[in-house]
Amino acid sequence: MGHIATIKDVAQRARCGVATVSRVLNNTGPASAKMRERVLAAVDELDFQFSEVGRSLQSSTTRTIGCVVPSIENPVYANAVQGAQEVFLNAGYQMLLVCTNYNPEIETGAIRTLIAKQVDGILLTVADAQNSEGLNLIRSRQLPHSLLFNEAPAGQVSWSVGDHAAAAMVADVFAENNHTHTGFLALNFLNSDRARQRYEGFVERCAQNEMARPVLLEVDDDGLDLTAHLKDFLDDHPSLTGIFASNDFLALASIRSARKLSIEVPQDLSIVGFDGIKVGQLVEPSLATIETVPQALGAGASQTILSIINGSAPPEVPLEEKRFSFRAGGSLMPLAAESEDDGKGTAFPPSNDPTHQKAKSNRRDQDEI
Amino acid sequence: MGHIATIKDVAQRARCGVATVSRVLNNTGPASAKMRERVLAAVDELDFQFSEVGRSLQSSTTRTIGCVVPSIENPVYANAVQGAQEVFLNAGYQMLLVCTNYNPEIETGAIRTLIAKQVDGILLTVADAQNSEGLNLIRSRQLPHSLLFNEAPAGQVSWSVGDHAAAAMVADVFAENNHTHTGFLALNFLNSDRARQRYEGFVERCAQNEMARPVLLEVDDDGLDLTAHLKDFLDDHPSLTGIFASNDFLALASIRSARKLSIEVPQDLSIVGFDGIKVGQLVEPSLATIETVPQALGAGASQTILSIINGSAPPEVPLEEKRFSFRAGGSLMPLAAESEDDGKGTAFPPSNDPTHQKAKSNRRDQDEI
DNA sequence: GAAAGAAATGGAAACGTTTCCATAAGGAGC
DNA sequence: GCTCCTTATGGAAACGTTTCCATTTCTTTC
Repeated sequence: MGHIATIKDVAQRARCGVATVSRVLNNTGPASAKMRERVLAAVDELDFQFSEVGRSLQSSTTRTIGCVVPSIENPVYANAVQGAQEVFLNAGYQMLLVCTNYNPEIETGAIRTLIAKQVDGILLTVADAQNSEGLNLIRSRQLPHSLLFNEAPAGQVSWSVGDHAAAAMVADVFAENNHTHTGFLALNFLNSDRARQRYEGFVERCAQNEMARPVLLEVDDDGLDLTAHLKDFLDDHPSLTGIFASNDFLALASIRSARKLSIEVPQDLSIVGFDGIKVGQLVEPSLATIETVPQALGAGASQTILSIINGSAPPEVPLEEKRFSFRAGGSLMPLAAESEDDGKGTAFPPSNDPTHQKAKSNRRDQDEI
Repeated sequence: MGHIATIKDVAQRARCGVATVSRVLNNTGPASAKMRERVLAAVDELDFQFSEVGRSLQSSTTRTIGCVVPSIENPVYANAVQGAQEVFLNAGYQMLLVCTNYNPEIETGAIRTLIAKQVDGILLTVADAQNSEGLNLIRSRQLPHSLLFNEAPAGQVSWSVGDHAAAAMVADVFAENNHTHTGFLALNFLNSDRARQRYEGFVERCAQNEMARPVLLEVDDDGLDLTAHLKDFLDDHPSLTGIFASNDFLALASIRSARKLSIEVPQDLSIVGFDGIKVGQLVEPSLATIETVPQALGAGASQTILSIINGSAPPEVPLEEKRFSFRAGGSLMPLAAESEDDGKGTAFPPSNDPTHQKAKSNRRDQDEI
């Protein structure tokens, strides 16, 4: 009895041909009442269920979508994937998920396998959209697909945050708050075109705002403790008053590290994150950040794919204003308007000055409510 | 040219039979050097790749594993899924992911579809392991599977945290810190056997420790703002000094809400979370919590499935001590012992902090009213 | 140079569906 | 009772693989 029932078993038990079984179960074509009954009974007794493999072979459609993202430990991707998954499930598709860990080889291999598995479409975030072997494979097969979080080259659809513009907005925010000397803190800078675009957007707008050119601090390990990095960085660039972290975790880790170094956030150092993860609002100080809508992007990209598959009108990618916004938070505070003569020295006391700590702590109580 | 090459096309182009192509490409069986060359050339020219669908039909194996979890917005599941995905990918399997949103119907439907797709195994976290239709389906088909985060009934393998014991440990921690009146804060209590097991374990051990029976506060919405709930709860139970939140998000949200109510954590109220998510260590006060190893559990459960598939020895589920531990944090502080003098409370922020004083008096006022 | 063994090759069946087409069964009309 | 429709039904091909088995081709050995 270890044998799984096939349509032939059902046909045999119902004393009819397989074609009849197929017609009855799929409600395609005619069938007499008694035949219908017999088939249904047989299905019940045998606990029969169609094999999707057989169906796929015949219909050359798998009702499966591939999804390739760097990692779902990052809540941004997790949310996007979840949003996508939901849309697909509602449309009767299931989702093959691959996490590439920012590794281009895994990325390519995964895409190859997905193609071999004949997925009906692929949703993907690649390391580098300009230069992705996997993406080329997909394009050459003309497989329905949509990019997610990657800026697409030349007039292609892509559901991305708008990293360049969002980062520019951070530059504006710093400018409005009188911060002129800022740093950009990046993780995985080399393996992520997103980080690079944020950096570019930030640098450009800083220039337009006549701020100093942001200093780049690149972190390569995934550890939580940035303290040593941060110390060196601030020692090297004592004039910095604000840091733009390329994601919220990095921002939170920076706040933590600053605290260890007895640098008060935001009094001594303002920090702005990127992504707008949920916990950013739960912590103290709350995180100033760019709020994004990953779930909506994931859902939208999925709908793009579905629309390609069934030839319906594709959804519009929302305007940038709908895709990100600045969320104010306690980790950013305005700098007192510039003191006139001496450039950087007095505008920002040495970060390890203990007296400074105490004095500033008073201000903190007022901020806290 | 919109036609995707099949093995027949390759055979035709290489002027040989399909069997030969199969043999060459799979390195199974003999082939002459020139034949090999011709086949490889044809493959290259036609950009041929095997169809996994055809293969699956023939081999009745799909090299695909189903994965059913409530949600990957919860970093615990996200980590577990990622751990699983990695193990599977290394073993040459891909993963079909379904998020059920704690909805038993979606759960059942998804499992049904996964079976129909003939996945080689299923990794799953169900809402209620004692009573899961999907799980029964899987069992009746004898499909290789492993439970994850569910306590398995009667001698079945299951990669779970050990919720009962972990919650008991929280009760012990509260007891050691002289907290006797505690509350248990739960989300999705009805739809999650995990939450129920934590509650049971907590209640039982509290009783053994001669503490008051914990009060249950059930929250049903997913919103971040517990303030109103928390206020009512504390008003109703003014003697509470500690809250055990059934997950870290809830714990962080409680801290936030407490702050809004001018209740200081940990001075006025101690909070312990569950899961040990990354950000818990980044915030201030850091979160006291039960630290778990979701990625390891996900990986282990995957290996269990793989071992069933290829008949090798299954990995051992680690002892409970390896699966969770208490992580101390600033959100929990000892209560002064009743009759005796304190002595150990000094590990925490000084009592002359104006903020603390103020907060404390607020709470007292409320209590006295 | 022939026979025998080894190596290479191709045909065909099987996996589980759907669907086209041909045939069988059932009524209606004469 | 016969023809002629309609309605039901089953056979068989096709989808893309793998693998068994039979056949062909090449080496070897005497």
